[in-house]
Amino acid sequence: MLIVIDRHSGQPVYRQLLEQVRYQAASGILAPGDELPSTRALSARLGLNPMTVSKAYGLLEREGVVERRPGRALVIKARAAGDLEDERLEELRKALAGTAQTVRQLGVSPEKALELFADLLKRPEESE
Amino acid sequence: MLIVIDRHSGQPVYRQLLEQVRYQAASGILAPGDELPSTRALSARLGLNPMTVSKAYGLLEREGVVERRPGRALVIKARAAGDLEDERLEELRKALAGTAQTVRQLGVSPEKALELFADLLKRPEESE
DNA sequence: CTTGGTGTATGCCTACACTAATACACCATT
DNA sequence: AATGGTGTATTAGTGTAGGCATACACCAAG
Repeated sequence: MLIVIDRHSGQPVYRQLLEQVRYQAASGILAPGDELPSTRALSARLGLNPMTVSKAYGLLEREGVVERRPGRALVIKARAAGDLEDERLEELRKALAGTAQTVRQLGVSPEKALELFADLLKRPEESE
Repeated sequence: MLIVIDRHSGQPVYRQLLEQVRYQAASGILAPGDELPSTRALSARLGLNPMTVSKAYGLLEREGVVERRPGRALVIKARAAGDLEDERLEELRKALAGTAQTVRQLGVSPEKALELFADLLKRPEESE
């Protein structure tokens, strides 16, 4: 499992970890049933405290991305197709609602905003 | 001028102020030439420190929303149509780029994201 | 030039988020 | 039950952003 932590990105470490695992699970890089490294193993590899990893893992479990098996490593949760779709869309909705408000506050026309958004969605390089 | 500050919203006060003035200027509620209350007057009315108001005013000036007249009150800046458009769009672009990244991380299809976004832009009630 | 207004630079204080150290509870395996 | 693994509750340390008090520089009007 490839995880890259950038301590100077301004983003909290636990969130970087969370997002990378979530993305990899969503995109299929991590398949259902795949095991995640233990908190200690991963924290050692990344030079972090186990608690920081645990925080990310705990949130991933709450999101339903991962399944807890007491005494054993976490695994990517198997799920009926579209099972998580609802939660994903809900999270997406929150993000978009905030952005929509920004659009209004800036006094930008919805059309222009949509156009720009469509544009950005096409260009993956636009990451931070 | 109607400004409402919610200290429990989690949003910084100076930012609430900034956004409300910016929105009112963009939407025409505040017309070019309209004067803003002095930092002391507004801070007294809202129960804030003048510095907090000044912070918002300073940012508004940098954005070009407002014009400074030394010794006198700030005024909403007159401008050629679309004069501020560039900076606005730049700010919008930043917001949208972040959201676009979220879309990718969630593994949601661009089409669905756009659809949802268009939906949210139509409903003003979706504010906080 | 004095007065009463303007905005704000500087520095401090507080609250909060993030990270980490420690210590604990749990489980699988032997 | 002993052991070596798991995750994490609790607590403490650290950095930073937001807000405020103070004090200053400036200007218009008298």
